[in-house]
Amino acid sequence: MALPETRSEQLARALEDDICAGRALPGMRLDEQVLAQRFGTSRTPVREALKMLAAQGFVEIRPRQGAVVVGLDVRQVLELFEIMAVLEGLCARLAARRMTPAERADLMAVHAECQRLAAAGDPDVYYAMNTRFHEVIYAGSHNRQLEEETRRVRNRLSPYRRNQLHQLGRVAKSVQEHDDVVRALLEGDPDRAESLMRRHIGIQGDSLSDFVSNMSTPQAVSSPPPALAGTLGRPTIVR
Amino acid sequence: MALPETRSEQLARALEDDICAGRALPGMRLDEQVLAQRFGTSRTPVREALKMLAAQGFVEIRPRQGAVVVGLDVRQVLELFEIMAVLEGLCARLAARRMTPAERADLMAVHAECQRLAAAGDPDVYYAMNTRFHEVIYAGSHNRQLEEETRRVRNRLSPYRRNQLHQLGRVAKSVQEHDDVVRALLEGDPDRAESLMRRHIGIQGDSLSDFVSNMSTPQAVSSPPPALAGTLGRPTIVR
DNA sequence: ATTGTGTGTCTTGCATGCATGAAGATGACT
DNA sequence: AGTCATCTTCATGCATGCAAGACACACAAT
Repeated sequence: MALPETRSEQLARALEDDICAGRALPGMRLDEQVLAQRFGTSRTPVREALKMLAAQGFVEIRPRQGAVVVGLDVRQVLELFEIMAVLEGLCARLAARRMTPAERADLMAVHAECQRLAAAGDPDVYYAMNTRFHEVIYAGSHNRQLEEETRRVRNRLSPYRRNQLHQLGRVAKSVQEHDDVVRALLEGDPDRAESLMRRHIGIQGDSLSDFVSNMSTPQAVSSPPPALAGTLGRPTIVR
Repeated sequence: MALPETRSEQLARALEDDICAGRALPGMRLDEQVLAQRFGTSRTPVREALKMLAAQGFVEIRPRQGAVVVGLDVRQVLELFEIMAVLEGLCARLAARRMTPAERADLMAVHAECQRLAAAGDPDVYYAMNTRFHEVIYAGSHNRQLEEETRRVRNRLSPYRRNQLHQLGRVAKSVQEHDDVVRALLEGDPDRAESLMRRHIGIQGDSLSDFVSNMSTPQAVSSPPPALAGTLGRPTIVR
């Protein structure tokens, strides 16, 4: 019984995915007509999708000026990380008390995979498994609203996290921090799980300056890669 | 230079306000045509507004079946309270370190007003000032994203909080907890401010069962007040 | 060279039209 | 009476049409 999905929802998901995956860079113009053609619909569902994304903070619609992928400056990214840290921290806290045995087993399995891939050394492959690791903990919170909320913030940040793991030694550190979190979770220690997770997500001390200096911009400064210019929309200068 | 606001944005704000203020009860049907007439527009901006509200979790759009104000069950409300507690906690933590002298003065002033109104005894009047108290702390976090996010969760919960303060002794307890938070904030103690705020928002122990037993329903069970039935949309049974 | 003005073009915002599918009503049958 | 099937009605989802506002370019003036 495939629940029916309207075009506007499909478009919203597709566009959100483009943004999260970095195919649509911050600052990129999202032209209604172009998108309509690309997806083979009229402008109406495109507009509705853009409105939804705007309501969630993924795009910005300036009246009469069209929609652009939201570009976050350093400050805003750090603000979102502060939020992310407490949300993931809460996930961990709740998960420590609520995960079922099956979920705990799952967590251990995914964690083991993370360790394996970390040793293998490809940051991008690790990135995917890292995401799954966190997802397991979201689910372990047994709090759907929290799960959705956390994922939404995570998605909003994703364009800016892409390269985080490419930093030297970052993967190793990440997996070590996971290990500590897992231990606290399996021991059922909510306080420690929360505080370790907050530290894992939070950007402090050296990590902060590292992150800031590395982040600069996926911000499509003047024009995005030509390959995408035609497919997603017409690029414009970010003001 | 009044920034131009599109009809769909106006409608979205108006509808969100109706929901938060309890004029549109959970489960109430939001008929596009009725709303269009009520606001003197065509269905298009109404639809766009509904999509935005749906993206933020205020309404639910079932394909081909129209939009209804989201009705949260007890479980979902508790889930949101868990989120609310950490978000407000973070606000308090950050505010403890970041509030300017002017903001601190503001906080004290509002708190004093709260104390005065609490003594006066009208829960509804206190409710308004209580909201302002929390808003001051949101702003004090100096984190815009957090401010917005927290406000959004608060708004989603507002239909269910309306009567919380009507509970005997609840106002007095609330203002006392505020007092503790204010002290921690003014002393610049982030840890204490956060944990006190979390406890203030969180529903634990007796408060939990009190809340649950009192909450039961804004859920528009069968039909909302007739006065509103015509103005907001046609009521239907919640399935 | 830079700034201001006018015009043309184009996109957005909203209104309207139409087909699809859902809810409700009617009626037949058990 | 109760249950099921068909039909009617109507709201939604999407396409299209049109006016208003924004951008870009050209040109004039300082």
